[in-house]
Amino acid sequence: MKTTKKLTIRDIAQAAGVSPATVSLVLNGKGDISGVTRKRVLEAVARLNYVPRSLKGGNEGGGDTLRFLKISKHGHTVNRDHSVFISDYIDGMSAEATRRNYTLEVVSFEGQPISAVAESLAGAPISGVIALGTELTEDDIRLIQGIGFPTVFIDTFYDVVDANFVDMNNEDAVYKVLSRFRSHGFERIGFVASHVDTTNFRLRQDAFFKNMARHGLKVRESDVLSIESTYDGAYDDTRALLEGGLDLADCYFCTNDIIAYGFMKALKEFGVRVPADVSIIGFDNLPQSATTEPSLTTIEVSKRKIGYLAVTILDDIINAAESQPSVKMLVGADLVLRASDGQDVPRPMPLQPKVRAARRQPAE
Amino acid sequence: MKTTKKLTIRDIAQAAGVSPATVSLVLNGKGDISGVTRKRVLEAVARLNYVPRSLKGGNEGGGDTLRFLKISKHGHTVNRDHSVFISDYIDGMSAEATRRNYTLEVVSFEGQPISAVAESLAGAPISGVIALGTELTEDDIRLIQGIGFPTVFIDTFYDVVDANFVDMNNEDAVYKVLSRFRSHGFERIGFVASHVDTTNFRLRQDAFFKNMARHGLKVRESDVLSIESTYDGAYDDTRALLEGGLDLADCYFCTNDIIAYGFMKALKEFGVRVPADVSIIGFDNLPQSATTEPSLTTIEVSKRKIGYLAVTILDDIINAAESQPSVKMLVGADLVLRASDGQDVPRPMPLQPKVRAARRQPAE
DNA sequence: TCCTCCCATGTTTAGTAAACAAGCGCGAGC
DNA sequence: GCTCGCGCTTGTTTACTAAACATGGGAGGA
Repeated sequence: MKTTKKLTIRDIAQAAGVSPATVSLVLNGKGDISGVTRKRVLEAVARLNYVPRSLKGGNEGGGDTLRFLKISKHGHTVNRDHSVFISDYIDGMSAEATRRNYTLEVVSFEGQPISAVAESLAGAPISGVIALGTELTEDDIRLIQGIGFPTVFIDTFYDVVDANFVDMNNEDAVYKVLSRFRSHGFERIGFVASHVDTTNFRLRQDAFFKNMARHGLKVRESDVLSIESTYDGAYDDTRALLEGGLDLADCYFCTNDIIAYGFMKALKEFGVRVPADVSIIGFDNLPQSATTEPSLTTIEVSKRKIGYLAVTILDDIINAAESQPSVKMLVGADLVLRASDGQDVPRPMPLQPKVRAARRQPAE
Repeated sequence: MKTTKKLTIRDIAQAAGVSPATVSLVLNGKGDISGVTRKRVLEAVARLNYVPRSLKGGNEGGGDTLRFLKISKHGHTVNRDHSVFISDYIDGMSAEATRRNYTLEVVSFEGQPISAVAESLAGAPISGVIALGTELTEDDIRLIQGIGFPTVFIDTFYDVVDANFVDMNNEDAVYKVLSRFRSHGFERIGFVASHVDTTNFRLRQDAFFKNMARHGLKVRESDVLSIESTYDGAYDDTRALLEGGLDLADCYFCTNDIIAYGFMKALKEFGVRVPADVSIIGFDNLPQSATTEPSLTTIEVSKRKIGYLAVTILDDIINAAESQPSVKMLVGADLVLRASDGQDVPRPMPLQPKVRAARRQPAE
């Protein structure tokens, strides 16, 4: 994507709806800029493919650029429903990149072939790449890796591919979910998978089977559902299953929150009470999970931590004198207890009911 | 001075020509507020006698108020010519007060009896007092001290009065001046005193005689002049002396810069060249000293340091469990070498010719 | 071709708009 | 007459920007 004239900070400012000063501060990781505003600026930078003037020769130490490739091949998972955790990834990366004197630029690819992504990297004035691997295959990863830049992939994981990954620990997460269900005494534990095939979804499903065996539990084939991974799609598919006479399990682990939302809505409409009749746990802890009826118990993995670790690993690779062995890192999960799995945990009433959105992020 | 209606931060903001947010930040010692702006706000606070709402009951630990009494009994020395170092005192106090979680309020008294000053203190919701003692007598100090608040006096010094003082070290200063003159080989060293009687002026004169004796030099009675301490007054008085056939000494130490400015102007008009015919050194290092013709060699005592130490001592007194013995502190002087005393000292060219005015003051 | 000047681009500081919090005063209801 | 609730006023805080400043590049002139 080329522009006919040279872009300046003022163009980015206009595109992002902020001042040139704000753009400068965001690009340099300075000032008190909210996450919302910083995201807007970085999105504009990516959209317009702005390249700062200061990219002249690799200068020692600080001031280098890392490029985050936000790759949405088909949009079945990387879409507006997930923009929240894209933002969280960027927050984690941005903060750590700034701390290490990198500029983080964000480039989005939607519906484009991976060859176009690879092409965009050739000769780019950057030091390293962090790629969102949610919808990437092994071949995609090898192609991007092959360009030659130090690269880290996040939100995906291939243990036989010679590349660097930072992902959530699906194993740990699923184990926690099943343990929770077991603590309720449930025997028939169901799994709601996604039609869409992503590595994490597959890892999650594999982990489900593995850990059910670990808990000494059999999985009924009919208890493993596969539905569309958009809200409407999940709702529609669940209704169809219910109308077709689905024999409900005691509880279901949904492979992500969006699916859980659609799933619960269809259940409720069918007269199935959550969690009285069937217990539900999701994955991702989207903000909406706190406000669904009932509120959703869900797995949270800190995407800021993933972003932070991605930059950390990438920086090490960039600064390494010689070729480094691949690094694969998994970040542990937390189970956020709410209402949908059955047993409310009393939470202390917060002293300040309202908290200002987008608080200043800690400097370190 | 009373107002008919309750003052708010918005009134102070209007008076100071800033926003209410700025006033709030200044009063709470927060934000990046330039020295210039902070002074404007504090002067408006003093002028309008604004009392913050939050003065309700002495709260433990931080958030107490210190009151700076800017007392100008007759204005012969505490006047607009000296507003610069009043600001410096306030800067030093303000910075340290903020660091120790005090609010520093400034109250001006011009031409009012000390009884009015004392009266204003009775029952005031403050923790301690710092008083500008330039024009105060011993009795004045005993009266203010007698109100009962922990009190520190600055810019004056009485060694037999049971009170706390932070002043410049006149002895040290005068010794440095005389040493400088002696390094030029001068034998007849004159002193230009002020008609006005302040403690520091008297201390300076006493130090002059004492240190002349210390250097083994006699003082000719005719070499000690006494003139008005305003610019015009010093000029007029000096002209009168010259027209009356003054036998000039080799050099003169002027008791303050204003006097030095008027003195030099009259000398120049009379055809006496400074420093070729007579060498001059002043006291105070007012900003104008750098731009007079010739630029004035002068004594500088850090008034920020005095302000800082005043708050430090006052805080110690406030927090002391029992009555403390009086503290008297003298701050050393520096001689700022310029042209008026004869021997130019080459100064290195600054790397940055222009510096933004009122840079952010260091946090610590 | 080189040098100087001007303009454009990026940076930084300090001040504020606006959102928010807290407190006070007034009015209504019991 | 007292208490409670609501609305308004006052003070606070955050994050964004105006404007001053710095730097670099380009154009024009010598």
